[in-house]
Amino acid sequence: MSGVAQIVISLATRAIDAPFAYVVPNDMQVEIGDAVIVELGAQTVLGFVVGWEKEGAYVDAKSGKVIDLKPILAHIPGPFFTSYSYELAVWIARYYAAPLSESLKLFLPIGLAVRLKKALSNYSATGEVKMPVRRPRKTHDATDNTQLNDLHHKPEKLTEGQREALTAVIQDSAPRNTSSKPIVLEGVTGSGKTEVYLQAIEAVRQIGKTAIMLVPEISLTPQTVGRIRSRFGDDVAVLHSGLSDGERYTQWEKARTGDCGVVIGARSALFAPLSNLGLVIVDEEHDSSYKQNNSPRYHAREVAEKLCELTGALLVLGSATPSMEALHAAEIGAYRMVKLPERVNKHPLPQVTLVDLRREFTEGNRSMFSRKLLDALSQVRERNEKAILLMNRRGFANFLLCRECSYVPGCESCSTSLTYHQTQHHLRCHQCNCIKPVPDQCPECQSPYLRQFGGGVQRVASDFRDYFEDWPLVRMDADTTAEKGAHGRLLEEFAQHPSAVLLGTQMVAKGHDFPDVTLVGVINADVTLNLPDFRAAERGYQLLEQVAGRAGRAELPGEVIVQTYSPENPACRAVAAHDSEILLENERIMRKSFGYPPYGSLCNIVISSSTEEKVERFSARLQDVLRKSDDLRSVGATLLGPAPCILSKKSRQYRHHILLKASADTELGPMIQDVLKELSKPADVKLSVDVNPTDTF
DNA sequence: AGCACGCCGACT
DNA sequence: GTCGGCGTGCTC
Repeated sequence: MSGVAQIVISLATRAIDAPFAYVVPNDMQVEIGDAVIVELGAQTVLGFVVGWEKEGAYVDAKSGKVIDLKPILAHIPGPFFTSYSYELAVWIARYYAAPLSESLKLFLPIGLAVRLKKALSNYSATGEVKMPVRRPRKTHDATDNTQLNDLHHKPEKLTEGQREALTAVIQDSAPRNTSSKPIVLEGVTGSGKTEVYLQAIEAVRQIGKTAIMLVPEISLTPQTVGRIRSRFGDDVAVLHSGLSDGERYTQWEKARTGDCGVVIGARSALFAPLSNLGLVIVDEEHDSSYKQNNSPRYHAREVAEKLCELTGALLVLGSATPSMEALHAAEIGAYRMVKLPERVNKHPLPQVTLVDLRREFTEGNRSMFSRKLLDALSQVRERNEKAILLMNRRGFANFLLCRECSYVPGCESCSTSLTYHQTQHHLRCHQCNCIKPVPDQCPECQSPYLRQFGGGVQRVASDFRDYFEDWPLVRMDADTTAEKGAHGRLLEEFAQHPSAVLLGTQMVAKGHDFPDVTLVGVINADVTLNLPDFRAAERGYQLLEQVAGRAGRAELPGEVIVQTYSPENPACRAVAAHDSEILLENERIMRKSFGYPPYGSLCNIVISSSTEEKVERFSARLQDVLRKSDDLRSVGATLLGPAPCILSKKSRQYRHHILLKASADTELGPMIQDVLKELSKPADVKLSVDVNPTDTF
């Protein structure tokens, strides 16, 4: 195709929010989805072909002037994205107020952006484009951690509930039914949601359509991957963090060429280049890993909904503890609710007991283990079974405090206290990861009495040994799983022991299914429930319910003990009764009164820089232009701040933020995008726009 | 994003 | 005088 191409310039800026026109030289074969090298002002930059300009002279939309177009300098054949990609990229950029080039990059397989950049610098140096083409490997690839034994996992016989749920899904994903509502599949832990997903995917494949299934990153253990592979064989591409760039590219190509019709992976699998999409499943829909923490700060649930709208595919959101967003959408009729209230094996959910730690303390127990939990652990030990212990805080002690002058060792780069790690005997910052030696006396007043406060998972591991000298204990947290593949290895280790304890942070709650776990203990429920964030209670409840669901999944009955200083907390009461309504009742009132989601929309804008003055100066300018925006004014948006963030300094960057609130139906992103487009930003000030934030730290 | 331009206060 | 920081506007 020759003529004039529309090129999205690959620069991470909000100032350029539409494609630019470039002439295609006569001897160049350019297609939509290809990468090109073009001149922009004085720079030579990468771009992507997204469309064609109409015949005739190119006239600038704003000034009405005829513009001399520059030619495309070089061409790198793709295609790097498919038909609906660009439309979805434009939506993401606008909805989340992100640079267009960044949202388009989501559709490139990991590693490709880097190789294109290399091709660009190579072009600048030599005037030639050298783009090594990676040949997709055809044979069984290295993504398979488990051997494919041809004992193929057969579809399981469904319970009546599962069958009903499956029927609901299949009906809605039938051909020509392109206007079906997203389905929320609310199923208690052990209700067999996964089997429903797998059979729904099979049904979709039978009518020649393709499917994407998203799972939280942590769930992509060899166990899960093995199960999926044995079910779908070569028809599935699995995208997980253990893959090298080359392996990931191979999986991507499999999807693009139609060599497979099912893609399973973490949130980025949403952008896999499948054609003829029929079904998108978001498993554990409430999971916080579906929100991307860098630009574009999208939420996979929201993007999945848009993707399904564009392609006519059906969206299924599954969870034992659906997000308030999903529940609210179902309440107002935008989503359809399908419930699986029973476990596959008909066993009741495990009995949950709350232990009041205040009482333990007043009755003289200074240990992290209540008598009740110790007793239950001893019984598990005697019966030669397994237990899971949750302590949702890393390290040994949360912070040190001088008992004479109240000095707390803090991080120099961040506004946080340092956490004591006993294993390496050092202090560590959990924001920037820096390490400091442990002072043997107070640096302020030289007192020798620096006391440790707030126990973490290492402390629990250490105390555990006081009671159970030689019971195998597997510790799983960010520190023990830093290495690639360590997560799966630790789970494997836990599986190997006939009797053992798995202790860890929130990652012990997901991504595995051990039938012989009969006890789940939560060392301190308050850690998650008391964070200074509007979603703390919801998240805390979801975590507790999820970890509770790990107990008694097979024939043996399960027991759950939740230790807390506030047993009256709605999240604790809800878990104890296995009744989310206890929590939701409270949360609805709180969210409504503050205008928080799902009853209002939020946008959190964080301004950061190396000096506080620069942050303050730019924040003030930003506040001013936001105040003056007619769009924001007309929807009655309120503006809070600028004020220092809860985390006011991180990695030597000072951070302030502005919080915008509006009614639930307001899309704040596009309005903010328009404001930011007109506002120039100094290079040394960073701006992060978070539309529908999941937290406001 | 990167770059050019124009405005101001400040200081060898 | 002119240097440099800062805000503004522009790139097909």
